[in-house]
Amino acid sequence: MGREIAKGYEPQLIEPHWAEYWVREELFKADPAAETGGKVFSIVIPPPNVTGSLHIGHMLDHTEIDILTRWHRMRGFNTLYLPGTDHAGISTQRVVVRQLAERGIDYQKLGREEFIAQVWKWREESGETILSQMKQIGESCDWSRLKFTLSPELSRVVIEVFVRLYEEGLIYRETRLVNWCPVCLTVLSDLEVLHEERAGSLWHIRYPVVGSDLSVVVATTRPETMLGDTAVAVHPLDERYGALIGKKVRLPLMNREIVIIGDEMVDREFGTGAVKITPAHDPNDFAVGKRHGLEEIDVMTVDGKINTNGGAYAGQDRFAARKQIVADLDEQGFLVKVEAHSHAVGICERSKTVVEPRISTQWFCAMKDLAAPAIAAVREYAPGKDNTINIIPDNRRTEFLNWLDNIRDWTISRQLWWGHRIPAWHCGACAKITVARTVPAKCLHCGSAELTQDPDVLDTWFSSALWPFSTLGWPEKTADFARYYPTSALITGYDILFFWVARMAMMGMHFTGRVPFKTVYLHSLVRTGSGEKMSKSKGTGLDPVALNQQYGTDAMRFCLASMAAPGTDIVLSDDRLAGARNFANKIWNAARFLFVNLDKFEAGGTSLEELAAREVRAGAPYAFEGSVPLADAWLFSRLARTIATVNEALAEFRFHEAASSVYQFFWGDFCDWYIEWVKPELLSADRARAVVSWKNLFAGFDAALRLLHPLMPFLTEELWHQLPQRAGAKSIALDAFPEVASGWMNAAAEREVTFLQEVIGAVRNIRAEMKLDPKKKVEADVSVADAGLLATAKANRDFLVRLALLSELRLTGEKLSLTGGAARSSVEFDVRIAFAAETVDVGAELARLKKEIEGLEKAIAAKEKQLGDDTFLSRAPEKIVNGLKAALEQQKIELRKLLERKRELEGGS
RNA sequence: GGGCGAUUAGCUCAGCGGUUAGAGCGCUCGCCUCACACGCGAGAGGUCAAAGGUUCAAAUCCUUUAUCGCCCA
Repeated sequence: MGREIAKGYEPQLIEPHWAEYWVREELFKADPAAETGGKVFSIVIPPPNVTGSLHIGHMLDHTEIDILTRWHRMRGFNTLYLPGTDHAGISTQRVVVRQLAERGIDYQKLGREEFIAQVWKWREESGETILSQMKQIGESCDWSRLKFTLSPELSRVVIEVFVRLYEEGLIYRETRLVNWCPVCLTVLSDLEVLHEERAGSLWHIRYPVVGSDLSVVVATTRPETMLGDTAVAVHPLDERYGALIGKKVRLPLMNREIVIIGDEMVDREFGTGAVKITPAHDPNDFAVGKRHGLEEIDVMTVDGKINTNGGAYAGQDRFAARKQIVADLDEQGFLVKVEAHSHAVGICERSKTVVEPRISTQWFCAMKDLAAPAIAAVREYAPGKDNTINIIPDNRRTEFLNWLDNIRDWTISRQLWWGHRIPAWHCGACAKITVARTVPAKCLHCGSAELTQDPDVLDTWFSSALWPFSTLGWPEKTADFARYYPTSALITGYDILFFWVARMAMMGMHFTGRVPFKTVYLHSLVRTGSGEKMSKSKGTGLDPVALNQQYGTDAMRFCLASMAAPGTDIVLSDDRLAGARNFANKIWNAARFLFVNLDKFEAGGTSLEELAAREVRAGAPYAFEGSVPLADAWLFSRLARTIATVNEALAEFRFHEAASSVYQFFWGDFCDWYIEWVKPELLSADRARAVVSWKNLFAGFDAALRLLHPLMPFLTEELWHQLPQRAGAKSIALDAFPEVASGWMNAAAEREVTFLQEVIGAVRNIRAEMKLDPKKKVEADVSVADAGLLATAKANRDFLVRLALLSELRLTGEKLSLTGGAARSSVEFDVRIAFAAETVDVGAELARLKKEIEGLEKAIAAKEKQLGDDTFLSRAPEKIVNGLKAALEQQKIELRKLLERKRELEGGS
């Protein structure tokens, strides 16, 4: 009694309850000891920034992960979805530095320890944001296994790995030219430098040759670096300059003599063919300098100002200095000309400032040996082949391999405080380095106790690279590691293929000998309407939490899933979201229909348990008087098809296909046809007939809910609980995913129903075209040539009458005169609705007929041509030829009917 | 400079050798039909960017071009 639910679906009213319930009941806690016949599904989250908040990209990523996780769990896999966060070195440090600065505090003065304490404090305050958001949107994580990259537990793994790599000679410390960010005040790896094409200038500067009145003109895009020039280089075979090699030029502004050298790296075609050499500030020049033993003069401070080596320009910012230097050169007559020149500029990924090449001593990780097994794992992938990695979509595979084939050593140290401090100690006595797992008492080399720990921390991606095994307890031999490693899949955006995926593959292979994941699915990025990557800083980001509030989390999930075709970026729009929200509402209202009518039916003395207990649902489809009603047979056949499609689609990460398939089933088949069809049966006077109908309806609805659950967890959980469940059953998420029962597939039923739908469609079409009063019932004559289909029509007369809104239906196997009314024909049937001649718009009818005839004639001509072609007949597969022949026959029948109809109309007008 | 991807209905996108090319939204017409107007019913709308080629057969494969986007140097 009183089962009626609200008229519209209001997600805000039910989501918080279930979100909280799922966490409280620990429903998704994994048990490595649980036996599931070898079926294991494990996935680790791409750890979001601990101090961040959920953005639309996470929403997509987490939706896909959660769909797969719930789907596997429901199919009886031992399932783990492991959550966690990343300490995000540079960005977190930047945020806290800025916050302190706003309070007038200089973090440098605060000191390392106090600063780190401040960051932890900040983490306490905002570090839970993203986790609580993940709980809010109902991600089916095992929260008892929550991990954090900078926790003591995971830090130990980082140290272990660092020490091992150092001992293996794969980590080393060296002085070289690196990418330096003058704003973040740290070195960056190559990957963290973005390249941007920018309009700049090419300045041509005259360097006078010492002891002659000749001069050499060099061209540069960064004139300020001339302060550190230690040579001018020309190509040794360049006739213009050959004689000058070995001579000296006087460096303008600095008044320093530097040598002219010959080096084959110089491009004779570029600029003037002579280049200034600044070994301390340019990668190519650095190499030239090493070859020629040139002095390296560093003219810049860490924060991008000219230092004391820059003479009069000391203290000026690099860009101010550039202007000043150009002006001075011009004034002193050294500036020959300025050309517009566009060139690639390195930009810091975080601060967006121009990166400076800088000579610096850093820690590096040698990559060649680490890369080899990862390359092999991806290159040798074949379905079912052990210890290989499948990358989807596979065009990313090539990208992955290209990058790894050309990999360069990784700068792993960072001049930050927030991160894993490098476990290396410098000896004050012998200056050598001691690397150790715990704080060493004395120098490994000279025994001195005068040790200071290296001030640098590790690149954040270093710890992320260990994530799939560090989170499972490695290097201990834990039950989790044994059960859940390698993980089943990694789902992440293609933008971190190199940063993260490649490095995990390398570290995983190196330390465990196993791939860290069997499949990598790289999803799309969510873009704005104008095609840009969404970004909070540009104000183009969408806040998923706000959108979830507005449309419902299920709608958001469904929307993202339905747009997530592999390899295509997603452009999210309000329209699209509204569509998904409408779908949720549709499901809600289908349920509402069930419960409203059930109230009425239960009043007759039948209980819900009799109609929809679990055991009852499991027994569908039910027969009435010995046979399953056509509507039910058809529904379960459609359901079976949908289940198969969803399973196949999800197995291949084709989320959009799974989504559209359930959408079509639920809205198109279940609501538009099935519910409409069985409405009268549900309250039929024949109680036994009604009971059968109810049982099948509930069974179909229940299966649909379970089918929908991975996509729309909240709504389905809510409605599932309104059906009778086994005592103690806690969640639809722990129920079984629907499986196709034997006998569900029923091609005959589908063919028959398609026929009935077409008849109804034909009548409805006439009604609409004739602009009939939608409530007015009409008489219809229907002729069906095929005896079987005629029988189907007769058996389902009530259905036809009701959905086509007929006052009378005359069914015949005889040919039908189509005169004196409006008619529609298909291969199987003709339908005629009688009208007074003047009500029929003959002109419109003829126009419609003509158009259809033209299309048909074209199709028939094309087929006849093909079937008349001997080469086609001999080469095309039999199946195609037969299909074509059958289709041709049908189209010929259709055409004949249309032509007859046309003649009649023309004759009658 | 090297590589990759996109170009299909007004919009956003599926389809990626085989019978008259699909969806959602938007649009047009008609309906508040007792689950749903976040709805129901019926429609209109596309020479699948251009040119060439392979094939019995091309939106789908290949080549070139154009436009747009991404990645790497």
